[in-house]
Amino acid sequence: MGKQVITDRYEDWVAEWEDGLPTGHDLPSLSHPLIPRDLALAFKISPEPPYTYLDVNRASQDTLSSLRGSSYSCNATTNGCFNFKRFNDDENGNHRVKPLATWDHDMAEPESDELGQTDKGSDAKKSRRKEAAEAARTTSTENRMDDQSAEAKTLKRTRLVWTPQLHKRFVEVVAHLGFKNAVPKLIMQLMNVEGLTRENVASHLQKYRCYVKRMQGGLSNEAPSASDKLFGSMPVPPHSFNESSSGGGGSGHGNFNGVGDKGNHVGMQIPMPYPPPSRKILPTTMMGIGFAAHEHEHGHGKMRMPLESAFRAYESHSHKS
DNA sequence: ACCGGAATAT
DNA sequence: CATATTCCGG
Repeated sequence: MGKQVITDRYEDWVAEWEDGLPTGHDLPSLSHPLIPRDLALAFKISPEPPYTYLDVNRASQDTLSSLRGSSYSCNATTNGCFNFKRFNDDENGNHRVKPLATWDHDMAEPESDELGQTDKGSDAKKSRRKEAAEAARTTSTENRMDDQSAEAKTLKRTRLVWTPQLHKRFVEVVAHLGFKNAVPKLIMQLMNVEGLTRENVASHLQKYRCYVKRMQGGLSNEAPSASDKLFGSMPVPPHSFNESSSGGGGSGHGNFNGVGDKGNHVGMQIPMPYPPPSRKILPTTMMGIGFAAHEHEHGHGKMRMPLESAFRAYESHSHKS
């Protein structure tokens, strides 16, 4: 019974994630060649080999880097804070004092849910996703890889805020690796979030472990601490104690889920995919986005496709003393 | 070099 | 005060 509930919730969450996220149709697929074979042959262009997950992954990162580099620092007062989307500053027009608002904003669910969420059921879809502006073109070419990489390392990132989405990713990855194997570095790598440092993850992991411990500790209290808001809203990974990353040392796995599962034919396998970012990040929107396959079930096929998301945060504020 | 946990900062 | 960052020992 308990399981059912959990599963149910998962469904809910999945639905929620999908809500507002771009569908497969909205995003260009990276998996197929841009140039039709015929055309390519006609021009004697050697067809590119099929992309692998790693390739796509890499491309994704590159793209992010590019975006980051080409985005002109919006002459922020002190530094360049990316305003991914022209947020509604409407009213004032004054200084937008939204310091660490980076990733959070757009992804963070506004209101409504919270963790308690007693009422479910009716409600409505709050699909209010605004597509950002289209801009960002690789216009200028002042993309100095060196510069950005250097910046990336040197820049002082602002306090990272663990938005629900980010946390979700985190939990997914941790669950995927298995609690025991989940170490900061790996998590960081698998999350594949630009700008996320090992320290960030380590810190969060620390908290997360505490939380889990608390829960399993034997308190019948499910969500005692209101403090663990973030954590509380998320089910602790079902059983995250197994699953070893195939082989363990490599960073190139081919399969993540699906094959290794043993008799898991119950309703649905725990949806926790995510390792292989297969889609490219959005072209125009600079903010991180999650991607979820929107499949309209037809008979069978409950594959949960890749869920990719890229978040970033960081903003620079120089001043170190 | 990295992880885990406490201390410190925001 | 909660949460993220930094420091430090293993």
